[in-house]
Amino acid sequence: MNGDDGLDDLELAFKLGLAFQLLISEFTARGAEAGYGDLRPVHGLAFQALGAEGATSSELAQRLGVTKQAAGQIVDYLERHGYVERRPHPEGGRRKLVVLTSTALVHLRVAGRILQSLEAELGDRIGAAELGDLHAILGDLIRALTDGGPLPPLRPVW
Amino acid sequence: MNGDDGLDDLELAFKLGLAFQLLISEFTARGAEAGYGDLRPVHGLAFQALGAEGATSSELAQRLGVTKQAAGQIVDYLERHGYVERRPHPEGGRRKLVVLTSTALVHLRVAGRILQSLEAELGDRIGAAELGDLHAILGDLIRALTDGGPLPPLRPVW
DNA sequence: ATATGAGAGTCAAGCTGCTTTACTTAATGA
DNA sequence: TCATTAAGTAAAGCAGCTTGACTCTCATAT
Repeated sequence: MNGDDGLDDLELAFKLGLAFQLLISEFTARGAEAGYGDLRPVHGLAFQALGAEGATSSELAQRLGVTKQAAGQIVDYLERHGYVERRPHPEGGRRKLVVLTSTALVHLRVAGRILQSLEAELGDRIGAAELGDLHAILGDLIRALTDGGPLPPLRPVW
Repeated sequence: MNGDDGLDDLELAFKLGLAFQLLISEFTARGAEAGYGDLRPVHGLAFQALGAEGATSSELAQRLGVTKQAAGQIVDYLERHGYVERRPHPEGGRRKLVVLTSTALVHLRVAGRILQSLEAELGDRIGAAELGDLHAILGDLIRALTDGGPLPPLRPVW
């Protein structure tokens, strides 16, 4: 499959950005349809960053690549909407452990299913082999651009 | 080329976003080194949107997917920094034609060269064939996600 | 001729999500 | 015991955008 629409002449960076934007838009739209209109993409990243064991706001900040104040504001928002709880940290100190509520855990499963079906639909349209190639090549690209070092946080602005 | 670093297990959307972010970061960094530290990626998009003939702020707004006020602010900034000029529009009215200065035209060439050499370096590292495949598959992906319709503007937030 | 409305531009205020600055509190350890 | 370090929070500020309101210019209809 290819096109005579001049789309193939675009810059690589432009294509990457456009593909990402289109995919994330569709994901967000389907999430909203599923009842998660109060969650932005960054909240899903926060859920991933908190994990099953939870984490402190400062740890969250590091993983998201923002200040601890910004992370605190994100946690405030998620707490108000019932997705996380602040608990006293088992290791004491001023620390608080931010943990996902069952609501957030359900969301993680639903979001996973949405991504899965989105990818399946794309596979039907562009071919499963091409989709597999895309995964592999993107992996190579990321490795090339990070020199094998750690992955930077994915940030919602550029 | 592939890795045992678990990178291949990431979500497609995450990989796309990360690849885009890494590429655009490197592009911006090299642009800054070349003396364009006052330009953000959106300014390059504006240059493209204005084109050789120029355009009105309202047309620019449509092409960038922002309000005409936001486009006006972008034009203000670019004008202050010498990249565009507001001229009376040949078709009269209240319209003003925003045109690129020679400074902006030089930047377009420099930016093009940076993207070109970046892509060449990536081709050396991941293989020219893979890079070609990436282009083709991204094109297919974008076509699938837009149903062949027009491309939406690439926006700097998600 | 005159009125009406559409389109372009701009000023001003407001909003969102982030940063910077500054402070308090709790644990560590010299 | 006191200095240091780290977590959390509060407040102010900032960047980039939107919304709202307005003016100016031209086209069109009456």
